[in-house]
Amino acid sequence: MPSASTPKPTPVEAAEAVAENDRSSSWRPLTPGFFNAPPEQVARALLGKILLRGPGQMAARIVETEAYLGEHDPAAHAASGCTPRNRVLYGPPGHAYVYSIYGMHFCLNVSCLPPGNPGCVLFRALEPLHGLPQMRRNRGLAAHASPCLLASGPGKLCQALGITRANANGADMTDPRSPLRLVEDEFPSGEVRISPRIGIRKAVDLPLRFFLAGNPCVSNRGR
DNA sequence: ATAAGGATGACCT
DNA sequence: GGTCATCCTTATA
Repeated sequence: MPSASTPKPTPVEAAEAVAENDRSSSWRPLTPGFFNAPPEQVARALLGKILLRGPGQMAARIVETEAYLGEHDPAAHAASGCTPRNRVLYGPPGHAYVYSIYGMHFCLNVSCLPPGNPGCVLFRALEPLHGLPQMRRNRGLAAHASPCLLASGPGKLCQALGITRANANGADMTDPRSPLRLVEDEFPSGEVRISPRIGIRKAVDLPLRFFLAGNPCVSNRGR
């Protein structure tokens, strides 16, 4: 623990300290109770939190999310009930739901609400904090590529963190031993802005996208 | 603006 | 079994 006279580390320094000292257990994981709530509430609360990807200890701040409300949300994968693809949405809250889209990308979600209630939150953009060289390699980008090119989109962030359906679907994101974890951060989230969701064709008017205003890593130039 | 790309589920036979 | 429309995108021009 830092002494009282030590300045509070920046989030980047904190993330690096975790990675280098493997003191990740000192990061307070988000609890299952955090996710046992309506998706729009969880989506808003996830902004500013940190996603840890191990092994390799990549870390990134959540800057953009979307809520999907379950079977009564026409734009949700659960709109037509439980299928082999979306069944983790029907399990306990706080678990990763990964699906493939457009044949070449994956998207990462986290389940919300109690078992049987398939709400979820889609991760749309991250601000990379640690492990940028590995993210660049995963994305096939040059060593000097801007950090905000790495994870500013739902497909990009999965590629940057090496997330696939095979290696991450169903992972418990509240378990400290999970390769995909969500942890608290005291860093102030800044102003939250809300808009309709992106890339959907149904329920296009619902204000269920949440992002940090002015953050350069938000997708689509923060439209 | 739009092409690429493949998994998925709905809906047949 | 099979076929087909759909899809919460990205990288090009």
